[in-house]
Amino acid sequence: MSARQSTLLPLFTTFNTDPVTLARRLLGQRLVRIHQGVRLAGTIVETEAYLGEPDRAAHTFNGRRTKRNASMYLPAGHAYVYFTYGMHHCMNVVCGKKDEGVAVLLRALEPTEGLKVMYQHRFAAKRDIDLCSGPAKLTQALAIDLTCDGINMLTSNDLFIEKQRSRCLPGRLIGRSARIGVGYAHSWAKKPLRYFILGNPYVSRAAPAVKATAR
DNA sequence: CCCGTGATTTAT
DNA sequence: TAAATCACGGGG
Repeated sequence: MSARQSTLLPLFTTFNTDPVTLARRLLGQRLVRIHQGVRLAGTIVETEAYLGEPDRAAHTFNGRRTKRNASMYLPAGHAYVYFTYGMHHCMNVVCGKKDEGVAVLLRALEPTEGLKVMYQHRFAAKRDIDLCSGPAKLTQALAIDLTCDGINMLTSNDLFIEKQRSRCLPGRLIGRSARIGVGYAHSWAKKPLRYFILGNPYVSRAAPAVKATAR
């Protein structure tokens, strides 16, 4: 067994679940990017669940299939990276069943490895909390772009998730709120599908939040 | 508050 | 074909 496998989130089954479960399960785990031989990594502290066909805010709403969102229909454990606002990349972890079109958006990391290189990637960052405290900040810090779209994180040596804990964080440590930036999504805009580690200073922003109940 | 920036989506 | 939109970030 390789060193990588020993700390990898164990199996396909870890990701082969619904996006709400995965959004909570990913909190406290580590996203790792190997870029030009340098290991860039951080603890996942904020996520959002996107629920696919019925979810007005999801790129796969109403079963929409485009060149951009194609990888959101791949099997669980793949990366869905997209480009938006003419300059930003965002990264999702695909989950659910193949062709279901559900995923978890990674919104913030607490940076743990390669901070010096992250500062080089993040021109505007002054402090550590500026490095990865937003979905497009973390992709910029970790050099995640369209070349990462469709990567299978279960087998990749360049982009993967490492297990830091075997169990989900307890519900009393998880906050939840409405998702950010989806005000157009009618009734789906208000659903509490954003999850974050309560009190963690690296989340993208404070928001009216309620404590997530234990599951 | 406003704007950059360009691919995607929607309207005509 | 044209117009509007956008799972954002930075600056005032």
